[in-house]
Amino acid sequence: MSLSHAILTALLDEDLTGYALAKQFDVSLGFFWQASHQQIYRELKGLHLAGSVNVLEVPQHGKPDKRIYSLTNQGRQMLDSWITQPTRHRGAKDELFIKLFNVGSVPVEQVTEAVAQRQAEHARKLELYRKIEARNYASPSTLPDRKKGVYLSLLAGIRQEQTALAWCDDALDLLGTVKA
Amino acid sequence: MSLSHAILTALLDEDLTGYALAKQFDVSLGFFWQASHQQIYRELKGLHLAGSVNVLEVPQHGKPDKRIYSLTNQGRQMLDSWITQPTRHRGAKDELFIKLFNVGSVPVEQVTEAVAQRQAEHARKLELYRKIEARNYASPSTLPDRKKGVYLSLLAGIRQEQTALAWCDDALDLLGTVKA
DNA sequence: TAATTATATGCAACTATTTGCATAAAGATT
DNA sequence: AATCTTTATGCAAATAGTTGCATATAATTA
Repeated sequence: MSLSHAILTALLDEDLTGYALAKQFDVSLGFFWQASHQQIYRELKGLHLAGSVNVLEVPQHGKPDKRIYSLTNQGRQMLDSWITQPTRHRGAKDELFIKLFNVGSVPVEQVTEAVAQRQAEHARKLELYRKIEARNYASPSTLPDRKKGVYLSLLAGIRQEQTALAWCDDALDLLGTVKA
Repeated sequence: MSLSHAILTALLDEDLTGYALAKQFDVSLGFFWQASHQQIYRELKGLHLAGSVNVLEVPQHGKPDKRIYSLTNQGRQMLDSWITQPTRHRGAKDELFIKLFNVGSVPVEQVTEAVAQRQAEHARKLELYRKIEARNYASPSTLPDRKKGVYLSLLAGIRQEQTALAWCDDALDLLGTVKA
């Protein structure tokens, strides 16, 4: 959909290699937009061809040469005009809900098990987000403008996980009343 | 990922045409798993070839013949074994968060506008879910087992929208403190 | 009466995403 | 000494999803 804009956004604050970008996507940005390194390398090639990013090749011994990407003015303009476009989003595709629609037709323990596993995932994620919050956003009222959006994203993540966790509790309760 | 299982699940309670399936996906199931009619027709063809569904052709005058699909035993077994497999889910891809990461580098009004629009969407969805809740799930404690999973999905939807709405309020507040 | 919506199916082309593989060395751990 | 993780890049194939088009009639709404 718009991996290119996600990449350009990540390059706003620092120049990065494809590898480093992939790591960024595994944390922060990637909480809301995941991408594999294969996708990122492919996209970077396209962005370079289109003149939205510059490359600085840094020779290395043994490993492949490092390719450090940076935003060009054109890339910056691309973000500026994209920001005014309608905001697209694809709802999550989540097999858990399809499984829930099967309750009453399949053994309920299997669905219960799936919800319990999801609950553990949410708990793990919430803990991670909380750690990031404590480390970087202890006093949100004094945040510089440049950080406010990132903080709001984190806040959205935290609340989503809290809501999901509470729902898992209630779901497990109700699933407990289903006859096997 | 698993459109096939979503389709088989929709066929658990009633036999449906591709067209009717597409409509189901626009409501209920589709709140958590959206699919276009083109995708559904393509998938149904595959499921039929694989023997997971039967087709009953009903000739019509003028319109193309109706093709009513129903689950086969094999299709049922497919669901039974799928339910024990790990639950996969792809996180939402949402440009709104990428836009938030741009705050401080692009005009903030554009991001504020995007959040406000999202807020309206969430409000609309919540209202819709609430209507369905009032119509079909007024007393969740007396629900038959077969409906409990569907109800839990709806409950998840309602809470997600509530959380998102509240977050939009706070986001608009904080974005209001950003210098243009 | 004209236009729109609902019914009903589907192909073709394109874009996006995932999965599996491949290379190659440095550094850390067991 | 052997194994595992990290760094660093990328191709190829398969699967999934979107967009544009095409057909054809009945019923509803303006």
